[in-house]
Amino acid sequence: MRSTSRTETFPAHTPAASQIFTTVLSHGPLTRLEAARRAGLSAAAVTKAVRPLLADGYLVEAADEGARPALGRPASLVRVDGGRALFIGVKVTGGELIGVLTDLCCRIRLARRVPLTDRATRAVLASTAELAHELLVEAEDFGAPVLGLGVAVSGEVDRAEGAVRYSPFLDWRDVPLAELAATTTGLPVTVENDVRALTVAEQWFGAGAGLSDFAVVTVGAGIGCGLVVNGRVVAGAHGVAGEIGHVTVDPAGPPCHCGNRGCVEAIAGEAAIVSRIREATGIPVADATEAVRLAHQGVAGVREVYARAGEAIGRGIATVANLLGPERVIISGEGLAAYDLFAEQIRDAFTAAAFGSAARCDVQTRPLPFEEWARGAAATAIQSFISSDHPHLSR
Amino acid sequence: MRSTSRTETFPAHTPAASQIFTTVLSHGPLTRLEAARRAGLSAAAVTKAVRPLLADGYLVEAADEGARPALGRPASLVRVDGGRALFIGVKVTGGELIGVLTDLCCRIRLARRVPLTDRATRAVLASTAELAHELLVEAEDFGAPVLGLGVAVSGEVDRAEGAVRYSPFLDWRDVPLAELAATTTGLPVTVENDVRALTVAEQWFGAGAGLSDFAVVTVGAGIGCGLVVNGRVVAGAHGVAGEIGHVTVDPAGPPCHCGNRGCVEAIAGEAAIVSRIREATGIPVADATEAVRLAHQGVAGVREVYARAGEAIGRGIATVANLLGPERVIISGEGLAAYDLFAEQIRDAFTAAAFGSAARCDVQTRPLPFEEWARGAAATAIQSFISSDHPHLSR
DNA sequence: TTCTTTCATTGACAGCGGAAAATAAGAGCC
DNA sequence: GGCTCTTATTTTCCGCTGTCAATGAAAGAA
Repeated sequence: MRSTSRTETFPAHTPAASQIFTTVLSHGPLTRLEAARRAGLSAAAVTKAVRPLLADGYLVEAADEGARPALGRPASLVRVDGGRALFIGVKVTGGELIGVLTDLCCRIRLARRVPLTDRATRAVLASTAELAHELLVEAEDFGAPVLGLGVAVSGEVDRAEGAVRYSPFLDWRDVPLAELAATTTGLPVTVENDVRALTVAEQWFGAGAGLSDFAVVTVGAGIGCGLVVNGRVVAGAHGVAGEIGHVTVDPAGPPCHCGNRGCVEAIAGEAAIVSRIREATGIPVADATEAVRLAHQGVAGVREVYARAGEAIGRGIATVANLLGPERVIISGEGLAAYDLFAEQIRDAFTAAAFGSAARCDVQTRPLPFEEWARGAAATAIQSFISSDHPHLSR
Repeated sequence: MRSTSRTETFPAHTPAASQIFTTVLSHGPLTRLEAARRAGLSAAAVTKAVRPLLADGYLVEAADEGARPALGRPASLVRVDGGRALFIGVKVTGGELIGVLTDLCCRIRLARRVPLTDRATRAVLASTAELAHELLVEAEDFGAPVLGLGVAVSGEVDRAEGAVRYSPFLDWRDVPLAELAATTTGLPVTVENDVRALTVAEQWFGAGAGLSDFAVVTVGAGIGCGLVVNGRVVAGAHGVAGEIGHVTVDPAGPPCHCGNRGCVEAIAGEAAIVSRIREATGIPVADATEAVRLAHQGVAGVREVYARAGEAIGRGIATVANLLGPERVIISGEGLAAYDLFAEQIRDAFTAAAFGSAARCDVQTRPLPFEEWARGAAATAIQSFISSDHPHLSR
């Protein structure tokens, strides 16, 4: 038995097999017949695809709990064996790294946060490697190999090349992050834009499961958007996509750091809200938390700032709905802490600006901590693993 | 030899074969090796896919003209035999039907326009059938069978079902147009949204050829948008997509017929421009043609209206670019007659509002007459034919 | 003529996924 | 318990696709 697990590969190279695996991963324990139906294949195909996956332990037979129909042979359930393998996901924010160790089912087993004082590539890389090593050591207790590392970074990311093209937040340009992280951690590395990583997690396990067209809108320091069209995450021709934060909703609006005026982010981003509240009240508000507190205390003028932010977000969502016709829009991000302050305005602005059947789009909120973003990064690593498509291996 | 050609089917049912056919259709005469490269297949696969298509006359060997490399066996070219089959495309506008007879290469052989006085379903259907019959009769001269009819209608269209869900322009709701037209014409019918049909034509033969992410923006009575993401035309979950005309670019802007304010269409649609010029000048401008003339005559206040329209269009395009990151945006539509009046504003507004690498998107104009939209309708019929996927046959 | 180069074709072959038949595993009934 | 009915899963072919490696074909060059 070889000791290195680095070269472990997934025993299902056909599109159909990895699609069946993904279906089972995403839709919990399934009977083979149900999996066949969902994947649009024959039952025989499922049996054949499942066999090697069972043999290698990636899938296991699940206990058949719950009511069974009175008639016929009882179905046997198949599910992914989470304990079979582990993955690490890291989300890089301006101030800290959020790392999670997940199992093959992408369930979070451990979570760690480490502060980040220096945003230079070398420093972030060193911290990431340290965090990954820490999780690798702890992973030994779980008795399963760690098969990949996913890193989620805001900005323009070229996932295929594993490179960060441009991250305004970190002030990085053309950093071959996957390659660098692979050499320092010894793991296969996948790099993806942070919102797209979160979108993958939602597509597999969250409110986007089973949908072929949906959007994830993240509200917080920045305002971002992950799009799924025809079942695929949209990456854009130049690595840019989903920049809902820089959709103009009011040409007479406040200037944005991007150089334009009236972007959603310039009205509803945390920095914008805080500075707008300062202007309106004269109170030296420090951060978003304090801003929310002031709003709840009923300080005059604060609620209006949130109302305007909600309107901007609602318009941005309507724009997405008008252009792409998604089935659902999932609102998430730290900014949801203030959701009660602008829920109504989001909904009203969306309804007013959504055109025709686009208004039938289901807009819902999901509070997701940063650990969920890191989980999304792990999900991209799992994607790379099951598609046996690791552009950047450890050597 | 059977006389009925209605049941003629395409002899390539595999995805690979129809992909190779589409590649040859779209990229002109190709060597087999070149076709293999473009389709991502082996040369052997091309040889095998091409053989039955040659046998049935859909493809032919093309004369090898032009410079050949000095060395090696000269390549033999393959191209689609346009004369092998014919298709009819019809674009329905508020005032007329535009019909074209195209060959299998989707080259327009004949074009006809008939006025439309009544927009009721029955009347439009009768006129469409009449137009189709006229073209069918003329088609006999070409000695090739007519294998399909494509109809392009503005509004929400369910292509798979062949139904018009809602067309505000025609005031139709849930009209099973494909079924109705199939029974009156005896042809397999494909129904598609008009802008998406035009987008298919651009994807195959126009400025979108070879691109996996681009957008077509149509400027005219309405402002529409066809989107191609990951190589596929976006249809949206509810049949709505690409409603750039109802993207809000100025919440303080004029009211739109959709009930909202400041939509692109409410600023840059023909009706909006005309009425805005009337307000500004007091001249009872009748239509867009007259409006353009006034602008060119330098009547005070008219150019400003166009400038504002250009700004709105540029912002709308920037919104598309920010959300989807297309490689190219193609501006077309009757409104291009006025393009010199707002080209600068479109470009400036786009550049100002495009975020990061989204600004690298190539924005270009293509004047395309309505016949080109009808050709797009024919292209959708060809699509249905080669994918052997006719939801609505003649019986 | 013979060699070289490049394009195209052929034939063997592996593997996928489907259809249909066979098998498995209950539950109910006698 | 044995039989039957029903539904889930597996097995057994079987056709088909696309690849590989080898071969053929069609030039120009030596």
